[in-house]
Amino acid sequence: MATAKTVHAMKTPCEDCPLRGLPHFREFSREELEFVSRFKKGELAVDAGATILVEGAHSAHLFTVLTGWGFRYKTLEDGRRQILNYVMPGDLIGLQGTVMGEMQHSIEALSPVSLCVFERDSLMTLYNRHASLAFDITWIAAREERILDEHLLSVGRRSALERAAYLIAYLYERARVLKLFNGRSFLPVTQQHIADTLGLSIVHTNKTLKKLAERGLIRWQERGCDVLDGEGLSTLAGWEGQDGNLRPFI
Amino acid sequence: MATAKTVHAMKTPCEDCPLRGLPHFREFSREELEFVSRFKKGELAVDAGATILVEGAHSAHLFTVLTGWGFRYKTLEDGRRQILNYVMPGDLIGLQGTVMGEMQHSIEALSPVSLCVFERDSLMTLYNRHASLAFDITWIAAREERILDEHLLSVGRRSALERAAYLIAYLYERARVLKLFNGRSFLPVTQQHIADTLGLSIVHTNKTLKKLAERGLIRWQERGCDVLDGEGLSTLAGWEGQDGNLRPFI
DNA sequence: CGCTTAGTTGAGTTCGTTCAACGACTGTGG
DNA sequence: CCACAGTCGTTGAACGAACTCAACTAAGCG
Repeated sequence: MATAKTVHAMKTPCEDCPLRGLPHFREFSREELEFVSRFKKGELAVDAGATILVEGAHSAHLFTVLTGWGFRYKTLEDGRRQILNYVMPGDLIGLQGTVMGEMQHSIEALSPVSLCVFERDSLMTLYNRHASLAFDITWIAAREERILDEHLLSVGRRSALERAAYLIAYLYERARVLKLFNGRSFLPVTQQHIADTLGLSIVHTNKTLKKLAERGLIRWQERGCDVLDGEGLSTLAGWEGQDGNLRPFI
Repeated sequence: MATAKTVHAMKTPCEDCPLRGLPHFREFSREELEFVSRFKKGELAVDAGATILVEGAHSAHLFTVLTGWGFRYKTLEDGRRQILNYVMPGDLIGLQGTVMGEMQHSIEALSPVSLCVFERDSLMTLYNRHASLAFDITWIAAREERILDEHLLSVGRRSALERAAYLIAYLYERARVLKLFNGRSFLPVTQQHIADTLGLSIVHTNKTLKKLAERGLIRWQERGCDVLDGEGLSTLAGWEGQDGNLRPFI
C-alpha cells in the first residue's frame, strides 16, 4: 500500500477556514477564533486508503477533518469488521483516545483527507480558558452518541433494504449540508463498506443495493453510489433526518 | 401501569454519596464535592417499569443514577424496539437532551431507581467554574460512545450465541465492579430485553440462551439471569472486558 | 499482458423468523 | 378462596432471509 502522511506547517489560517462559510456550522466569536487558532498546531494530509488512527494507539493528537471522507471501524480477532460511522469535514476525531487513553477503534481515509492537528495536552487548557469551546466538545461527543444510537437501531431492527436505504440517506444528507456535492450526488464508498456498516455479507448487500436501484433510488457507478432520490430513501427507511440546528466545530 | 415518580428534597448529601466509596470511581477534590453538592437540586425515585425520560421531550433536567437499573432505547413507528444501553449507578442520563435540545431516546427503569437531579441551566455554570468537572462530563460522553461502538460491533458482526454471551458478560462485569451483587450474580432482565438489545426475536433469543445454559455459563431463573461463568462468557464472545481505569461521575 | 480489486449472479445451506400452542407463575376481582 | 387474565418462558414446525461457495465479468494498473 502506497499510503503516506504528510505534515505541513500551518497552511490554512483559521480565519480563512473553508468550513466557517458553511451555513451548517455555528459562528465563532472573535475571541474563540483566536483561541482555536493557537490551539491548532498544524495540518496533516493523508492518502486515500491510509489509516489515520489505529486501535490500541495512545495518540498525542486530536484532529478536525478539513476535507475528505473517512470511516471509523472496529474488528474482531478473526477479521470481521464493523464500520461504526463515517467522518466528514468538521468532524473531530480521536477524542475517545484523548480523554480516555487508548484508542479502541481505527480510522481510515476513503479519499485524500486533510486534517487540522491539535495537541492532547492543550485540551485541558481549552477547558480551563474557554468554557464555551469545552461545551462544544461535549456537544460534539453527544452528537456522535446520537448518531450511533440511530445506527444501532438500524442494524438491530431494520430489514436489509431499510437499513441500506437509511445508510445511504444518512450519508447523502450529511454530505449535502456540507455542500460536498458539485452537481452530482456521489458517495465514494464500495459495496464492501456498505456491507461492513450494515452488518451484512457483500453478496447480500449487492442484491439489496440492486433492489434500491430497481426502485430508482440510487445508481451504482464507478466504485460508488449516485443518490437519485434522497427523499425516497428516507421514506423507505422511515427516517426523519438529522435535526437542522447549527452545530459547533473546533 | 401503576408507576410513580416521587420528588424528594435532598436526602443523601453528596458527602455521604454511596457511590463515592466504590474503588471503581475516581476521588473528588474537596472543592469539586462542594460544587457538585450545590449543583444537585434534589432526588427522584421511580418505580420499576416507569419511564424516566421519553423521546421527543425537552427535559430541563439531568440525572445521575444513585441506585437501580434501567435501559435506554429507541423505537421505530411500527413498534420495533432497540435497546441501546443499560444504565446503572453512577451513570449520567439526559445529557444528549440537555446539550442538544430534544431527547431522541427513552429511558425506562428495570427496577426501582433513585436519581440525583441536576438542572439543565446550571450546566453552563459548571463549565464556567469547574473545568475539571466539565472535562469529566466529556469523559462520560466519550465512555458512552465507546460502549455503543462495542454494541454496534456485536450486533453487526457477532453470531447470535456470541452476541448473547457478550451482552451478559458486559452486564455482569459492569454490575460486578459496582458491587451490585450480594452473593448471587443476578441480572434483572427479561428475555425480551435481551432480544431487543441483540436485535433478535424472542423465540430465537430463548433458544440461544438455552445453549448458554447447556454450556453451564448461565442459568435462567425467576425472570432474570444468573451468571455462572462470566469469564467463560467473555471468552466465548471474544471480549477483552472494559478497561480497569477509574472513572469519574458527577 | 497478467494481476488485482470491485461488482454480479446462481445454487445450496444455515441461521433466524413467524406462527402457534402450551405450562408456570402472579396478581386481581368476584 | 377460586377463577381468570396477563406476563414470561418454552417448544416444534414451516418458512424466509441472509449466508457461503463458486464462477464469472469489467475495469485499473504495473
